[in-house]
Amino acid sequence: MIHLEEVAKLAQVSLSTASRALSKPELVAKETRKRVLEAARKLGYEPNQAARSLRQRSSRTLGLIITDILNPFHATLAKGVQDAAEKHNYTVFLFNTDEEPEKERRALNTLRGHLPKGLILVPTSKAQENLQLVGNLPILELDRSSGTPGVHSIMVDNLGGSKTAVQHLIALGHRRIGMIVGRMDISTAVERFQGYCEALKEAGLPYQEDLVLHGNHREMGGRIAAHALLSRPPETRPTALFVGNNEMTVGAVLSANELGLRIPRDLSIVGFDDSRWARTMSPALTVVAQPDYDLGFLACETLLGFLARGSPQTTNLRLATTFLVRESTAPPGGLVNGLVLSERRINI
Amino acid sequence: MIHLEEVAKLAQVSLSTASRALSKPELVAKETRKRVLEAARKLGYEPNQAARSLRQRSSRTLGLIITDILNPFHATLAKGVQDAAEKHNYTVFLFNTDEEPEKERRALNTLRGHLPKGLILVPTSKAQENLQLVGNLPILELDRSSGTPGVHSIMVDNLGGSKTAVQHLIALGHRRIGMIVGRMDISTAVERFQGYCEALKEAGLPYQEDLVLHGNHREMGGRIAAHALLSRPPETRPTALFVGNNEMTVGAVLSANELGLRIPRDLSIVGFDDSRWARTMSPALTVVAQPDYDLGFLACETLLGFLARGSPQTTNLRLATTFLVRESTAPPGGLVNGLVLSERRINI
DNA sequence: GTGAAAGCGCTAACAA
DNA sequence: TTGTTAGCGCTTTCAC
Repeated sequence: MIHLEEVAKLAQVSLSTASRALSKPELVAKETRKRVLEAARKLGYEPNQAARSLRQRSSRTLGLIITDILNPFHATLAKGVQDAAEKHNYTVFLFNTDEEPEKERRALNTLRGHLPKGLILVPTSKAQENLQLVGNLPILELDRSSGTPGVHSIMVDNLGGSKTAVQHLIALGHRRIGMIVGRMDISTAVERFQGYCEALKEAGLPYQEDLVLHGNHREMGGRIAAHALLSRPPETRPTALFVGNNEMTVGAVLSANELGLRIPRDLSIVGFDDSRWARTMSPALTVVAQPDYDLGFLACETLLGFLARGSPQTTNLRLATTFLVRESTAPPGGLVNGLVLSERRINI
Repeated sequence: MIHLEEVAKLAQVSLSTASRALSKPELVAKETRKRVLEAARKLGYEPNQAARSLRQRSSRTLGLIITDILNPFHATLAKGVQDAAEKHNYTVFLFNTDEEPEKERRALNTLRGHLPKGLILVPTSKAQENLQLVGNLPILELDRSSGTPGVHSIMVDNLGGSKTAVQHLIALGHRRIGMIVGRMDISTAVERFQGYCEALKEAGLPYQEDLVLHGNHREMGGRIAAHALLSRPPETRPTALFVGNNEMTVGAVLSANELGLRIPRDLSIVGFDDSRWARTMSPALTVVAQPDYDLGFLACETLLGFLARGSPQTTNLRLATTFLVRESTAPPGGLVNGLVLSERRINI
């Protein structure tokens, strides 16, 4: 490893001038700066971040904690965050909690030893408690909120997105609309459920408790919930299903197939989150799409903005969702203008 | 932040004893150690990693560089690596190169400032050159090899996996088997191509250059290549396609659909890499599956093993692939026992 | 605009 | 087994 001292020597300046030339260029004469930069380049100098962090009591790193790296939505969030961080010369520590508060706690502890400048996280259900660990680190919550006071957040309009989805189903003529909700200790699930309720209420439809089941945000959870809902007799079985996230939607579709229900003739489905899977499955899924990459990118830009300007007030942003009508929704019984839809033969 | 000094004070020992109690417990009397641990716990002490890294000239971190975090195969590799690292109390710096050598170079430079103990990477085409930057850091290449001497590697048996896939197609009766290969400056593409060639040769089938097209490992690349291959007249169009990775396979299937080719009646397809998409699409894809999570987990375990034991020789591991026959392959023309396959009506 | 010197929090000789 | 001390490589006062 090349040290700054060697760079200084080569540039014929003192150690402190060399340091300044690299970190505070405006404090150094143009000519000197040029010599130092040239020397650093020639030697392939890369600053020792440990030394720098120790001295500054902070490092040019950000923590990023997501709950499921295998979920494409979260992977995309991560990419957005990382791209923005790289743009500003920040390095990201990525942790994955698998939705387990204990892993979140460990991640936070590890993180604080690394003196990050800030933290972006998709909080687990115990985040409010866990976040005590990191003191007054600037924090931005992504995708959902833990309710911790003083943290910034950037989320989508879950309520509006859900409402639109359910209104679409109602407009198609559905009256028994089931929902597979996530865990109610997670804000997105609560908000999406609210959207469902509001849409029903505004349309004058009764809320039927037995049409709402909960899943754990994973494929299997959606599958189990959908199976329970869809294996009822046709008279009480929902004719449409609104599913609270991408993974559970996969499970719901698989379950419908197992039961021999044709989509959308026997069952309409709307999912939350778009994905390649949703786009290319047959029939293509009608979904509430989230601006996943932008959400991550903007989260990072926002947090870095706060770090730079040090604004004291906390910000809570909401991005809009986009409702994409594709092929998985139709009137109940597949009726279009009074005709039964022909069976779909689209491959894939 | 609580410092070690405060822990030492509370435990009534010197700073160095406190340090030893935490990092080298065997060098401290049982009773003393207990007191220190208790004090640390009580104060919520977390070591300052910057100070520790500076002093030890190395940090308990690993670098992980993958080429496409949005590709589920790579996301799974990353999860495997991270889980193993966490098990050993290591923290991972994750970088994403998007297959761009320049991003890889930047990642390596950033990384070396952080004094990692080791590096796991999926190399880009210019990795051999870029890896000069990090001196004699222990390195393990994952999934593919850059040919850099002295680095460990863990890959799958690409040649064997491909050969099995193509032999399967030949056994079904296919004679015009196309392949969509990746970039030939990446080792997996070369090896998978070799498997294809060997299978043809051993079956006494001629190698037809015009049946082999290249893609860039992304969906669009596969789509373009497949379109070129499949829009030929039926007499020269391949009756089966072997595609070199998961993303390109998606493109190939989409392209076949666009052209109105039914799978497997008009076209058999085998992909490399399994995925949920491959499992749930209709018809379900026949694939060469890789042990993705294990590959990542084992990569990390292997590298950490080397760090601990300091063995000098370089290791090159190969894991086996699994060939999964599903519904996307059939005899040419969809003949089974001399009968035309009935059209598939499976939804999804 | 530049240099000398102190010190960030920890670990690892060296002594006792 | 424990304490004392030096110093990792950098940034940042404070002088000049």
